Amino acid sequence: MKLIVDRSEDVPTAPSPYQASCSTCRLSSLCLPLALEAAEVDVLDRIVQRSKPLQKGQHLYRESEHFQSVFAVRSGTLKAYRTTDNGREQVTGFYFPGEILGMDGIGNNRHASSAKALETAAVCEIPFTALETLSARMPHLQRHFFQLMSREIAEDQQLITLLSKSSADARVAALLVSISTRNARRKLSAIRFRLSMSRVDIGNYLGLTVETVSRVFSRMQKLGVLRVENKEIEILDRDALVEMADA
Amino acid sequence: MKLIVDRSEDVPTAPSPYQASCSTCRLSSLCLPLALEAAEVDVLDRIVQRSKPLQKGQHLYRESEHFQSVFAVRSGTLKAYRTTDNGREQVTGFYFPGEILGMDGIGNNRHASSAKALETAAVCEIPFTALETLSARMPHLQRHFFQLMSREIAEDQQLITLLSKSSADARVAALLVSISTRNARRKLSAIRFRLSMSRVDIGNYLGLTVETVSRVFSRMQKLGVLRVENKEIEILDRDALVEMADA
DNA sequence: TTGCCTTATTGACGCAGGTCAACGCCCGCG
DNA sequence: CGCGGGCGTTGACCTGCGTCAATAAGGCAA
Repeated sequence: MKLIVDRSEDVPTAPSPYQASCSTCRLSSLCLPLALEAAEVDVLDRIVQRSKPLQKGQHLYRESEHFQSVFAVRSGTLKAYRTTDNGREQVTGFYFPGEILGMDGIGNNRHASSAKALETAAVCEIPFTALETLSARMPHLQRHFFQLMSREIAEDQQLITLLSKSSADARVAALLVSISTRNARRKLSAIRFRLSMSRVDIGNYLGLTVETVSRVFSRMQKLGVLRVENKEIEILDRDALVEMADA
Repeated sequence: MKLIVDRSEDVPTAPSPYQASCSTCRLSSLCLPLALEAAEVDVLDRIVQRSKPLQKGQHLYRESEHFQSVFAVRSGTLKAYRTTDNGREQVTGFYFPGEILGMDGIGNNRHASSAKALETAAVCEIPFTALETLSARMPHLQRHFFQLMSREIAEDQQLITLLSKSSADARVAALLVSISTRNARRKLSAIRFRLSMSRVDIGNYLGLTVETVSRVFSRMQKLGVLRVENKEIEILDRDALVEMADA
């Protein structure tokens, strides 16, 4: 959870104590800099703002606020959620380091969802108008950002498919596989990890009640597919889990 | 359903018999040209390809095919769907005139879903690399396309919210309200329209069975909210419908 | 450490919507 | 114009998950 603060002494223009650079960030291979030339990364670097970490429970932005920036997660986890007309909360996504959030706000210049830190989290802020200007000059960046948005669409469709028909078991299995895969991309363990979100959040995201989520975990543990100890998860049989995910 | 074939005689370069132009298209206020200057529309016009209409049941593109273009609906309706690992079909969206589809293919250079005509339909093909090039030169276009993608994300999140918790009644009501609203944007009746999709498609999209969809229609009819006659729908009490949509 | 409050687990029960089955009605085709 | 097959409707029954309730287990403050 520690913030990387390797403020290079040879970058005297560093404006904030949280300064680091995209080029030294270990997430650059997942994040916006992906597919950019070194020189281009430096240009991008100049518009990215790094600020002090968010504490658990703190909001990054709130639904219907004026949209100004998208954000890249540096450390920690955030959840995005929207509030329905009748006051219910719906979690629409979890965001891990290297992932971009806030793109749903571009369409109407206001955020379509709220984002809250599930644990201490650090983010990079990317002012959108600057990103637009830069994109027009850097074809790689424009293309990459189009791709990021497109993937968000494709992932949402995946979730739609999951919510539309799958059983409770399949939903939970799919989430665990997703987290496992995303962990692997960040060179973290794909089989042992800590769930940063509560059972309530998991249930809400998957369209299930807490009780059902809890029962599914217990059942999977009994079947020898998982080992569950509070928020610690160990995947004992990944194949079985993948199997369950599309049942 | 008739294709607009007003091939202007003063545009001798028109390459296809289905040629029309964005500037004369009555959908230009909803579609890509929105927010472009007249001169810019002409440039866009030059990359847009119009081809012969699709027959009912015909595919515009198929999942995992190489991605090359996005498409704008000129007339008719299309559905987008994906096939799950276990062979189930999931409808992810319906597309009406003026709406753009295919954006989920940008992320990985292959279509993430298939698109099929629900009735005779005409589309404009917009080659994506050309759109990218143009976007870099035309800030309005770049911004507008970012916005279109963002809105698709926000709409998918809306659907996620719907599928996650809402009752069968709420789901059907929400779809009807959505179609009604989209009709209004196209200056068509918001209270009387013909459903171009089957009950199976509706059910699939909403995560319900055909039987349930049918029962909901009957129930709403009995309540005096709707008049249903096969595929013809008349909304008798829009407020009640909106009310039901977020219950 | 103790105590309190939030989060998670487990059990008993009910219901919305799925499943299965029968039937009627469009609509396209010969 | 009449026939056939798909689409839609309706009913009876069943089940997976929600609801309600009680208890346990963390975790943070003092």
